[in-house]
Amino acid sequence: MRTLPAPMREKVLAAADLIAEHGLDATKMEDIAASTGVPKATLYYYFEGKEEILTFLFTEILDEVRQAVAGALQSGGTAAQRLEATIVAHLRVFERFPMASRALQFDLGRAARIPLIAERTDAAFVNPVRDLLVEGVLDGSLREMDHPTLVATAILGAVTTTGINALTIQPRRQLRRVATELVRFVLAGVTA
Amino acid sequence: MRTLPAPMREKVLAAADLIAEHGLDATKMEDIAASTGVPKATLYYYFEGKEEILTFLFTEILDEVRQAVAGALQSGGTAAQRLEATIVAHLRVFERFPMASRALQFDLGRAARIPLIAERTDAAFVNPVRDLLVEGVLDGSLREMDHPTLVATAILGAVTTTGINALTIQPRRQLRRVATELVRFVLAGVTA
Amino acid sequence: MRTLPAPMREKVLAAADLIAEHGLDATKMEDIAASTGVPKATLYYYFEGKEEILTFLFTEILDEVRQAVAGALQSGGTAAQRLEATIVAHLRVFERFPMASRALQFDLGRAARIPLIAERTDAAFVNPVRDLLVEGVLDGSLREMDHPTLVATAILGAVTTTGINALTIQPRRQLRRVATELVRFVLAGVTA
Amino acid sequence: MRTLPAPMREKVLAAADLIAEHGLDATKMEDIAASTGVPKATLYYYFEGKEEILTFLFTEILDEVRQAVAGALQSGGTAAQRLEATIVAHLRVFERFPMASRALQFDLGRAARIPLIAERTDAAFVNPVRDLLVEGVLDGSLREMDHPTLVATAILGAVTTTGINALTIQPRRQLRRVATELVRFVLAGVTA
DNA sequence: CATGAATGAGCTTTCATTCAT
DNA sequence: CATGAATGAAAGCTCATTCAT
Repeated sequence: MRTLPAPMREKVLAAADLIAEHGLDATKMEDIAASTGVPKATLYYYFEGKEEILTFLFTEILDEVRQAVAGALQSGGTAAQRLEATIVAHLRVFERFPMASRALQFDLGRAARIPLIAERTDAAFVNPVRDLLVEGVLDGSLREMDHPTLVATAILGAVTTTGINALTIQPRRQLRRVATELVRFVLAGVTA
Repeated sequence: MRTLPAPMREKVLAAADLIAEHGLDATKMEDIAASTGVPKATLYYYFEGKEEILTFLFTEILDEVRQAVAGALQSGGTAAQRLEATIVAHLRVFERFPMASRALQFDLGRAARIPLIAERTDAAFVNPVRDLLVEGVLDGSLREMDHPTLVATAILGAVTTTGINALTIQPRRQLRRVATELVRFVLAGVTA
Repeated sequence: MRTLPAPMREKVLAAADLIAEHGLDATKMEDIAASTGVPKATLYYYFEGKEEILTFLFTEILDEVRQAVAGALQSGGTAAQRLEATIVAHLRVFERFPMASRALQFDLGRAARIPLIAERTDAAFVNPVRDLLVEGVLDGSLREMDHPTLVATAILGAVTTTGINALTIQPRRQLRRVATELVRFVLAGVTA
Repeated sequence: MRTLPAPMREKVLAAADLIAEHGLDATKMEDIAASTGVPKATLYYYFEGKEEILTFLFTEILDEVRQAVAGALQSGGTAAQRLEATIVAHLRVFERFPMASRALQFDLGRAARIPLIAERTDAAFVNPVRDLLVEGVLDGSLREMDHPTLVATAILGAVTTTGINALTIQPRRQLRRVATELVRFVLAGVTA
């Protein structure tokens, strides 16, 4: 993959809409070319192939998530407070890149089979959150857990599923309410 | 879709492995035919097309989930106890049909665009769990929630993501441990 | 081809409509089965294959033409008068079996490649008319011709093309007017 | 349909032979590709589908007819003389493009269902000849007719049927004789 | 006699990809 | 650098036909 000129980068990012709507396999290079205005052959000049476009898109999103999460982790307060900030930050990425997020979620199977993507998912969310959970035990703000990685995965599942659902169905303004309810669920569960 | 004779049903269900491994789009009808021993034309005699095979597979899984969840809901005890049973029951479906469950999760985007599947997901898990959450408030075993549907969705996300992860990576025996940790997370969250 | 029971014969003749509308190749056995109510396998019990159905249909029509023409030829009068009767009789077959006639005309290429059909076309119209033209020279009612077969073919072309056109586009009542104009053309040409 | 480069145009026109021999439906894209040397995918790059190739072929022929007829109409003399020239010109097109003409005649049904073809047939032959017939009444060279369009259609039928017959069966040199006999038939009919 | 079930053998069409310019 | 033109390599789907009952 060659370095993309900025305008090209923007145009290709816009292809996320197409992919989110139809899935990668149902999205033809022809469609991407038509929708971005970038000729097919030019896309091939910059990308190795269709899959690399998907990888590019997903890498971008995961990098956003990574940065957002990293930022939240550096905010002050207890681990619990930072976990809350992390979840909110994650949801904000969904808010900023709704279609690309949706594409990532919907082409999950494909994504999971691309090693680079799997690694980055862990690096962006699972590992930092797992570390945070462990920290929280130490600072006393979180309870002990036998399998913190598993819990971090569960949190990832809860956040993404709910986030995508909210994005797809609900108007954006509601993201706040979603965040509040979700954070409460993650922190306190559902028991009275 | 024509009514499937029992042996055919079995053979087609076995195709889930293929799909789980490669994703529906990368799985050719040729492959399904070869792997099941059912001639391509015969598959087309029973199914309208490739997508209908996916729908059939997913419908079967979701029906298992529905039954499992329905059974758990009828077990005795408080809402909290039944929620626990529900989660365990859901994970057991993953244990019994690992590949089909994985296929469903991995072809999520495809599935989400098939209305029948979306409906059945809600009917099988989200709605019953939402109702259970509401009941739990009444019987005092669960806390109040502003958006029980959202929480039910979050639980679904946590269970499936964790379940698939456990299935894909871990040996089965561990499902018990996964269940225990997951139930604790859902019921009590992560706060100390 | 087995002998058809009368009700079957009727049903299959009705398939002419389908074939006239879409052409034989675009008409599937499935369609014929659906439209006639005769199961596909039963059609195969009576006919050797799809082409034989076409042959049956066309043979029936050509037999009607043959009979009609033969009848007209036996009517009294000069050769010119009998030629007129022949043309009118031919047009009446179009009137009685519009769709089958149209099917025959439209699947002309196919028909011409089936030897049986080619023979019968000649036997039904071209040869009798050629003979009539020769007779006409003898009885003085018709002019001499160098190539009576060629002229008979030209008459066939004029009658069928005009007849099909009239059938397809115009209401039936007009067939009289068509006949009058056509007979005048054939007998007297267009010169003043 | 994309604009065809000249060499491509030639190659595709040569496909008429194949189609004339077997009919469009029996002619596989594979065959056309093999016979023209143009890869299947390239054919699809230029044409929308198989039918569009047929349309292209027929349109070309009809355009030849149109030009030939138009030229004949502009020749000097009475309407009767120009009608004669028209028929001869029409037959010459058969002589120059025997296979394509035959294909058109044999896939008549297909052609008749393509509106573009129907229109062009009228534009190329029926309408000009009808106008000529009307003119002929005025200049006194032709008799009055109640339905000149019908007579023009009859002439078209006589010419094409006879022309195709002559092409298919007879050696070419004979076209002159065919023309002479046919012109006499159209102008003077068969009455003594 | 009739027919529901099953399938072999293709065919059209699609599309990612290439490459000369 | 960018791209219009061209194509190799499938793949989904169709349908005439068969045959056990």
